[in-house]
Amino acid sequence: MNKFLKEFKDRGYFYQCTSEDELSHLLDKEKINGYIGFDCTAESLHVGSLLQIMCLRLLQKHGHKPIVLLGGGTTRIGDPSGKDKTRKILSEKEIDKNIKNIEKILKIFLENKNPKTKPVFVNNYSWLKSLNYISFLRDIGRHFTINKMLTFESVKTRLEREQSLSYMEFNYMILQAYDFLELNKKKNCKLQIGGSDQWGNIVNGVDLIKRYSDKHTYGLTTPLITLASGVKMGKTEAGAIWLDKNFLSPYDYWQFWRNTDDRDVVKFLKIFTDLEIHEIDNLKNENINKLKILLANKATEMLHGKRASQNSEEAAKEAFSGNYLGSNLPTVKIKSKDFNKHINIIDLIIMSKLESSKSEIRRLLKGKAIKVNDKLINDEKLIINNEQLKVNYLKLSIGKKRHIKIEII
RNA sequence: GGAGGGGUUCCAGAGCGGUCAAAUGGGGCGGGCUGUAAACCCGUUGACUUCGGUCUUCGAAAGUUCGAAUCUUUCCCCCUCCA
Repeated sequence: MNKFLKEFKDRGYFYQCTSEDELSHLLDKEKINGYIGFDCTAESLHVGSLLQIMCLRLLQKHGHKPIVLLGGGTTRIGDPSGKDKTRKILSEKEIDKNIKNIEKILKIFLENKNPKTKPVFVNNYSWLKSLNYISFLRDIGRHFTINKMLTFESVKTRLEREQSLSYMEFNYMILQAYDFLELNKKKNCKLQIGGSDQWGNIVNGVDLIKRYSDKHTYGLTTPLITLASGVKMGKTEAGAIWLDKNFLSPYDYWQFWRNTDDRDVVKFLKIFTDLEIHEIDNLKNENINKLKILLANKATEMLHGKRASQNSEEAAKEAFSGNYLGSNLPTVKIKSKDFNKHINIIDLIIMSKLESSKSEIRRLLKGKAIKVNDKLINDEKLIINNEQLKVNYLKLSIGKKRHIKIEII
């Protein structure tokens, strides 16, 4: 089997392929261009998209060229796959903003020096916006039969549940197929990778290209990653695990990986780090917590850089050892005039924005959850004054996992 | 077009004139055990509080009543069955 494909499988990226043997031969023979499309409905990417990003990196690693398609055009329509309702349609302005932000994130992950594997960024709006309806129907529409389109999962579920599917959304799959055709023509793109929910859309593209220009192209899908607990990757109660440091601090990102379920650690090392498979296999029997730290370090490093990753590890050590030195924890600054030499513990927590409800804070106090400089606080009337301050900061902890530094300026 | 059923706190789902800030389960949060894991056990889960209470919630609005999530009217939205 081709090396790229083998690693793709070994790492757990593989779900389905249109014609695996042919693709394997092609990849042995030449370096190809492969694309992944990103939806631009959100203002940033979260870990739910990380697997796709890792696929792009893997392409690069094996000397292939990744094409990143930003769905500026298709986002204006909304993909019905996996959704039982029409999505809210975003304004042009929002979409443009999202695209810029998403592109920025992707550039962090992709290698940019080697001209042969340097990523290409395209926005499908550039060709979709000027399509001529009549000629599109004649050239492209003729290759699609309604009979077949009705059999696709995304359409079927909507119809079965008698949930309306607008004509606009119904066209989504045609547009995505057309994207592939366009990239095939313009950029000689021969492979599309996507999540397993994209299978139908991808197959449509491969078919369209075959009919339209008699060329062979390939589709590859990745599985849906679920946590051992059964939850879909990327969403937690507290919110999405964003890849943008303005939405989620590197420390919290590091913590997300550090808190991985035991059962997922090795799997995640394979999927979400660059460590070679054999290295991971050798490490398998290491102490599980060491592996989690390794995972957190590698994952954070890839996104936020080595320094942020080290700082996060340091901060975590301090935060959890109860041995606080005051360096790297996420910091909330409070003006000394607001602090005014003394402040009630409840107000302090409100100011820190860790909690917004005083009732909740009272509950936490009763439940022995709040610590200042690692000392348990159980008096809700406690006044914090200069004596509690270490120099000009203090450590505030809520529960076992939330620790911040409050700095007085 | 005809006939019904329903919208309750994060979710599911009880309540059907006062004892309802609303059972129960899930989820979340906190504590215990441990390893910042899982499982398990305990507590908690509208806001504010001088801890006495006070205020805002049961699709929306208006009304009946000393008193409404519970009754009436109008409106909005869902679902099921028949044509």
